[in-house]
Amino acid sequence: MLINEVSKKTGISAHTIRFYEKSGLIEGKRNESVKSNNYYHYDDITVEKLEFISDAKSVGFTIREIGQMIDAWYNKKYSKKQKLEILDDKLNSLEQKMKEIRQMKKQILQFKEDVVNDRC
Amino acid sequence: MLINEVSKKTGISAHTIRFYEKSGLIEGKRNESVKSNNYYHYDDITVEKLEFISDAKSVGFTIREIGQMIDAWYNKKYSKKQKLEILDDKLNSLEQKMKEIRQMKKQILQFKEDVVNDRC
DNA sequence: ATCAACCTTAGACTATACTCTACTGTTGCT
DNA sequence: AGCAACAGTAGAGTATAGTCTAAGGTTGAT
Repeated sequence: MLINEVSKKTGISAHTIRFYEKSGLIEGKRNESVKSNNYYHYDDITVEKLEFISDAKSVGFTIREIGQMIDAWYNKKYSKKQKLEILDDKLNSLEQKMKEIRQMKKQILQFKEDVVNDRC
Repeated sequence: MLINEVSKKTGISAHTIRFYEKSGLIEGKRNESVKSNNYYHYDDITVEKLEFISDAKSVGFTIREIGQMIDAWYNKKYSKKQKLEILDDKLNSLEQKMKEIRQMKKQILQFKEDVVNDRC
């Protein structure tokens, strides 16, 4: 797949895909046998990663954190133990986010009550 | 209270408090009777707002969104109906965030399983 | 051969949310 | 009066995450 096809599949612009590539989140391959151009080719795993990136971004993970998770899953550079550590760390931060959201929900519900009862 | 006291109470730097003031989230009052200086004075409500700002930021609300919520609660410029609309809107976005987090949790748990079972 | 529609790179630009610096003035203690 | 510790403003600088432009090369259909 060339970049435009990946872009269409994921809804992420080619610009942004290149930005993610520069950031080390994904990696295209150049076809060595073709010498006339230097187009990058992407596989289905890349599409999968990009979908994960979108989801992870919307829950508030940074590019760096997302990179760690991708490495923990797709990469050989960590030991099993290290991978599990990274993933557990991210799970903990999700738990933390959940707690904060529940708190915030309570707070806003309180605001609402105050509005309804003209206490503000 | 002067700015440093507010900073100590909230753990937010004086710089950042001034930034929030410029952004319209809080508002200090100048003492008209004192002419030798132009120090801002802050009340307990401001401290309350700043604590809310910290919490709201950590669940991912932007300055603009936080400003809306503060206005919906402390300000006279919206009708009751408008206030409730704003607050409901934020509650919905919290629900959305929760859903996304639960999804992400599932995904990471799947990653973990794959790591444990050497599927990656 | 030409032309639209692709591809690449380098680098400039934007928005958000700070964070810091420089400079100046005020307060309160000794 | 001197001085540390505080206050204010303007504006520059930083980090993150894109977003866009310019300039050039390639592909594929006509």
